[in-house]
Amino acid sequence: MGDTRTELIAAAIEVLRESGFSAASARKIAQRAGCNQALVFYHFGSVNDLLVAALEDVSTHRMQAYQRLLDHTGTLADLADSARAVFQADLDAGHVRVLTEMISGAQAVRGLGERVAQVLAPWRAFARDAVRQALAASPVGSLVPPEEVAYAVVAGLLGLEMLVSLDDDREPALALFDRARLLGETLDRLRPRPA
Amino acid sequence: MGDTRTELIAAAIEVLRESGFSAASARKIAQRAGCNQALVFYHFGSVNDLLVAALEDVSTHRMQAYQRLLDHTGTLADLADSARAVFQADLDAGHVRVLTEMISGAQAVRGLGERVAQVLAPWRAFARDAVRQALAASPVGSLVPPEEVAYAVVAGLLGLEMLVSLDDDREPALALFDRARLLGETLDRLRPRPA
DNA sequence: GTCTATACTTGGATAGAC
DNA sequence: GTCTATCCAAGTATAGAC
Repeated sequence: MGDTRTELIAAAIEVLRESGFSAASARKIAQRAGCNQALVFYHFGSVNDLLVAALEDVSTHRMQAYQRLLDHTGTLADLADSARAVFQADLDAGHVRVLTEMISGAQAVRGLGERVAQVLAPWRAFARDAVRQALAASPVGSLVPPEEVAYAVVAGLLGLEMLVSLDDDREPALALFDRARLLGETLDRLRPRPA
Repeated sequence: MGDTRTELIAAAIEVLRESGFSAASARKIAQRAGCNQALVFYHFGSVNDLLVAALEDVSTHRMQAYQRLLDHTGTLADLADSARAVFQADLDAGHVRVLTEMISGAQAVRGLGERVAQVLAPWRAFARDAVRQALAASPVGSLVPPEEVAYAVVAGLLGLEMLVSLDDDREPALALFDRARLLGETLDRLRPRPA
């Protein structure tokens, strides 16, 4: 199917998800992609450059998925349901894990942290706008700054991913989404029709 | 001062904090501890065993600090203040970072995840009891299960640590603690004297 | 573009002197 | 307990054939 470049990115995502940053070597990624180790350096220059490219790829595609989610949900309860579904999909595909591995792995390599932060930057704005939109129709919407909530949401997703991967048990995390749905229902009932 | 074993553990904590799991080699840790690389294997058997010992050391000491915190705070507002102070101390000393690095690093090594999970297990119980105690006097205390809140709190701390280390900016995280304090004040005011 | 071969580096781990 | 010396495995990166 895809060319070697594309398959290397896909393989890098898989290795990051399954074995983490410290195991994401050129040899292991190339083996997964079914090609030679030297091609990593031909196409991307270095292993870290490939890993950043993989992160950017995941980030772009997931942002689109989240945007579609936001466009099709009205109530907070709907939003909680959709968020739960997307979170499950991310766990299955390892999208969030790619991010957590890159964040912690970036500590070891000079300059890598800045590049990861650059990938994460658009998510700040996206999450802020999403929270603002979601809380606009809520009675508590004017009480909390969207930036703060967005920061907490991103941090929460990262932390949940870490705990889930450690225990290999996503039930406690999913229970929190169910709890959020109940809370959303309550808030929706307080103002069923936005002005 | 301390014997070599103790200094190796201290050095392992420093390296994990500053450079992450993938850079925590026997050579680098021993150099930091001012001793020979072979002593890592003499005292601990393997590098991973040393890293687990370092994590256990941090876990034990921090649990004591958190317990003292809990014993000396009555209102939710007090609790938020204390939590903020402890979180700052943890950031400075890199205690939470040791945990996040071990969680993500454990993905690469068979069996390591289980050992990290064992260290984290007592924190589950501790956080659950702490949340139960803190919410006992609150009007919303009976509405949310302590286990769920505790899970969210632990995940939130992990996520905040990751974002803070990535951006090297703890202000957004500290702002969340200030927000929690305001919320705590409100809840405290609803029931100033517990029954 | 893709491969083989290789130079170079780093790391885990052990043996054995002291 | 601590050191030196060493073996072996794995990784990054490059040169050069095809």
